[in-house]
Amino acid sequence: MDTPTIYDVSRLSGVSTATVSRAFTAPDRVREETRRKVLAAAEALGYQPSAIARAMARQQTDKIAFLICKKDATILDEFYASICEGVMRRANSTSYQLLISTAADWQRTGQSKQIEGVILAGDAEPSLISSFQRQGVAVVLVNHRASGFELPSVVADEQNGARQVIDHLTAYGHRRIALLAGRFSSYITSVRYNAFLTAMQEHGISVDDSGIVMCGRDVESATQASVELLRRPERPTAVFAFNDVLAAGVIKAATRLGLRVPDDVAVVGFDDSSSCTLLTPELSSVHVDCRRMGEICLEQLTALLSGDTEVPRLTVVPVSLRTRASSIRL
Amino acid sequence: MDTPTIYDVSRLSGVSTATVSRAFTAPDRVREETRRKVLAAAEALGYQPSAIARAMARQQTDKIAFLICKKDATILDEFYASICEGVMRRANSTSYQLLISTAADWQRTGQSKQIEGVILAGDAEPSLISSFQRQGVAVVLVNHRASGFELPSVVADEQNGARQVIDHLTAYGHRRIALLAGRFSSYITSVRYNAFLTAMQEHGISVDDSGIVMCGRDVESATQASVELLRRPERPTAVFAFNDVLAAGVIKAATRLGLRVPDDVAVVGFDDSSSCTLLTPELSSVHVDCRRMGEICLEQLTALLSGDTEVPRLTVVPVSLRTRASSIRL
DNA sequence: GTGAAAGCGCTAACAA
DNA sequence: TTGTTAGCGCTTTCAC
Repeated sequence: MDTPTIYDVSRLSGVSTATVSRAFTAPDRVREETRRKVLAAAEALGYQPSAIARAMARQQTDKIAFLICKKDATILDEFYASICEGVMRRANSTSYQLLISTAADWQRTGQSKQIEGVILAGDAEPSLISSFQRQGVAVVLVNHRASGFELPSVVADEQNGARQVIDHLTAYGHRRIALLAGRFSSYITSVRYNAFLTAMQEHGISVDDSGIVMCGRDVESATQASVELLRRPERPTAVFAFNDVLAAGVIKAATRLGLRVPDDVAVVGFDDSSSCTLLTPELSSVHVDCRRMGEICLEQLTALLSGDTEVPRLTVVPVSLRTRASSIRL
Repeated sequence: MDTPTIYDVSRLSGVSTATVSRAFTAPDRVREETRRKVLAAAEALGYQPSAIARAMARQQTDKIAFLICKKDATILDEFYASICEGVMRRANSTSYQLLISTAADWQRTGQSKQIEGVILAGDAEPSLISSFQRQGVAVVLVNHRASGFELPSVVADEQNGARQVIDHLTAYGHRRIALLAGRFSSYITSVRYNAFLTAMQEHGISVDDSGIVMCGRDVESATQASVELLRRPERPTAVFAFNDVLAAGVIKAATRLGLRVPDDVAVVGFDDSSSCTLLTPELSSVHVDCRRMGEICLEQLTALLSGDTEVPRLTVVPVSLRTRASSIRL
């Protein structure tokens, strides 16, 4: 037999379809007894309201999207996967359906997949943002800030993370601290960079350019750059890397050169990815609660969608340094 | 102004809504000239067919889901994230909308999110599978096999992977090869376990139970188990770990005991996750093309949905050992 | 090749 | 509190 409709329930329970509808969507507007009758009939029939018909009648889709805005081959790296997980978790306890994709794919094929809200992760193009806004789609940004737009951003407290690292390293007597930087999303790249400079300044350590090395975003590139860095006559006693992958490169370079970590050179990463505890020695890193960030995004998006005007323009999620063997001399 | 509907296009182009509809869904059933007129009008209006109204009229949702069936806190680990990526990639070039969730969340809240097909990743409960089948939802399994069901499974060639590893190790003269095993999904656990045994047999190496060690699925557990293993009087010269995380534990244990990898003990992992090249020494591992597996899943699901009856019951995706420093003596 | 019209299953005024 | 009814925007027979 076909799947039962609201008419079947109406007939079986002896009330109108409107009442059946109310029994499901506004239970308190139906007399207790009637509602029970309806629910019993629905149960007996195995009836489930059709999401599509509902969307049709209400003129809304109940759909939101999480779009990853980056160009790599790997779109779901650990960082974005964790944010995504947070979003999914929270989405599951709402009535919204979550679509996940990349910005590129969306623009290519996302037509006609009407959504009411979108979370843009990473380097969202202004044109993309405004195209959503033009369509009346609510937008929340994560790991990014867009000047000139009135919309909520969720970011990690990178400044504080860098400060904690430099505090930690200087406490162990390090003064010659190098930064190994790579090109990631424009936001992360500039913010982490500046956070490092600021933290160094706060400790009155001058950062001559030689203390900052740029490399690609893969280990191999980081390793090569680190080999050069660690070969310099004025070798840094500590290296702060932009993320854990680059930090792993520093450790590899040190090993290759016969230097010991942390005795000859201390290493600290960023993100506290799962690889930190796989490495030997274990890698100190700034823990970022990506899952939480994703959850916050979804909360703010639903707030926006329910007409809440009190949604904060910027949410900064705290971070905390996890110190491990790579930077602790016993 | 409101978003334009098919009526607006109909009016502007001077044809009926039926023709507008055909111009979009069955272009070849409309005269060339008429179609151009319609498309021009649509373009001018910025018209996009409403997916909801279409779903309503056609009585189908065009929605499919990717459900992760595992109990961990982390649902999107690198392995599943890669499969997921493959699925997403392919889904984006279809008209299907992809919902991603966990089996648990789905069962809790998945009501009324009607879907036409589902990809079940990992340990899918038989009851879940049959509940989908009862609803007429097409099912494809990945990294799992369900006896008693008539549905496509996509898995990696674990047997061959294990064989390649043992071939490789024996070629370097190893005979005392231990297995470090952990409890993962039931399918993976049993298949990898048996694949190891078979491969050892093929080389005429007897596997006394002492050569097989079980541990948890985290590094720390693997490290502890490995320390014990490597302390044994008859220390293995090589360890084959169930996955890369456990393999990292072996390396950590070796370092802790002052053993050199690969000189004192060779290590090989499974999955070829991104951490392999972060480790020192780099980890040899069996490369599994998860992305491809995801793509295949989606292809088979769409084939199923389009009524194709030629969908293979089982697809085995080839794997290949990536040898790196952890198992190569120079 | 094209048009008229009847739905698809539900919601939301408006009435009662 | 409950029922009547008119859509929501599109597809799809069935005529022409």
